[in-house]
Amino acid sequence: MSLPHALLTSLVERPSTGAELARRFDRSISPFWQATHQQIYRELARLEAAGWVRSAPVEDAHGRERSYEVLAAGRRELRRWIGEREDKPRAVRDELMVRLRAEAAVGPAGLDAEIRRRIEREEAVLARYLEYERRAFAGGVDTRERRLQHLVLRSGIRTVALRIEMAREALEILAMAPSGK
Amino acid sequence: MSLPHALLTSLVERPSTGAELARRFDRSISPFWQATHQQIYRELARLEAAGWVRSAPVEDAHGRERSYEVLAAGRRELRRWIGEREDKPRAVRDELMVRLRAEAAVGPAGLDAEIRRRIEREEAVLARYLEYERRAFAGGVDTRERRLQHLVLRSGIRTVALRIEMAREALEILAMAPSGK
DNA sequence: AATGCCATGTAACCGGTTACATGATTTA
DNA sequence: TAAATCATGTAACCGGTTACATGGCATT
Repeated sequence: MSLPHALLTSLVERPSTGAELARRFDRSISPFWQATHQQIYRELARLEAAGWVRSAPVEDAHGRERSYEVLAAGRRELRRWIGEREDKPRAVRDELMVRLRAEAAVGPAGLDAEIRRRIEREEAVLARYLEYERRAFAGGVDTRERRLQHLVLRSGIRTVALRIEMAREALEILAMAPSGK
Repeated sequence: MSLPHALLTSLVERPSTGAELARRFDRSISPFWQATHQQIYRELARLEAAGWVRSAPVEDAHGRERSYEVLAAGRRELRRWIGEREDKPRAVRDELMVRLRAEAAVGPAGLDAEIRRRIEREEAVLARYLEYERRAFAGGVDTRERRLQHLVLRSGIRTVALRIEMAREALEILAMAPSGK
């Protein structure tokens, strides 16, 4: 249940409206957490009900925009959660790997086209992450805070790169004749 | 929605009871898909209702054991699914990364203990995967089928190893003085 | 006979997803 | 002024998780 705390983190970094949060979310934690705008609005309402954030209409606003900021209780909650024991870490899931095993069991079934699409998609993601890295960490990484942020981004980069590498190997194997050695 | 097809794959490899499936699931696809016994029983009932598998009481059974086997329609469905276009691939999620960013935002909050627990857990998983690999692929990997199975396992190994490596780097950074460079 | 284990199952819940609505601003 | 866009929101659904139940077998 990381979404509320991911939102608190984003709001600690800078108070924002829901829509702005959705956009910033995408640029910071997106390699490892995601949320649709519906989730974000629902969760912001809960955070406010819990007394962890408070909202106010944006002054010279265009529409119904509301800006949220973290309260002291929210900061306390965030710090508490960071140190909390995670009993059952979320399991890794990757549908492509399930398909590869299925293909192994029943023989060639046109999986290669899907893998090529995946490689294209993941390469686009990788390029985006590398661009983030270039823009945000070009001048070096000097503080503890920046090192942590950089580590998260580098983890995302390494993870995507690994997925691409494995997909390429899968393509090579799939190209083999079904009963060939 | 990979669970039904992961089950079909397992059942194609060998007809089984629900409980045996749950155990074998754990040994084959566990790096990339998981299911509790409740999910498995629920899904088996659906597969049977769809006409993809059929079940019969186990002959000399101890209790209520039922054995499931894949029907021709189930095989067709599995092959269809393998080649199917995956529109929105499941996003990667990793709560530890969210915590690292939170820690970056609000300062030290005891995250290192949690990371050490994670490293221990992941190393146990890695050891298990390596043992699978030693037992199942020691004699070489000669056929296309075995190469695919091996690739899936190696992907699991590489993924876990990467997670351990990133966790170790995180520990090093967390050990820095909060405002130090 | 009592206890524990195992296979099978039911029920409730929850986070995440998808489809759709509404009122306002901006653009053509 | 009509059309497109944007921020905010409601509602339904679904896969996965958790808690609990039941009845048979094995062990003591």
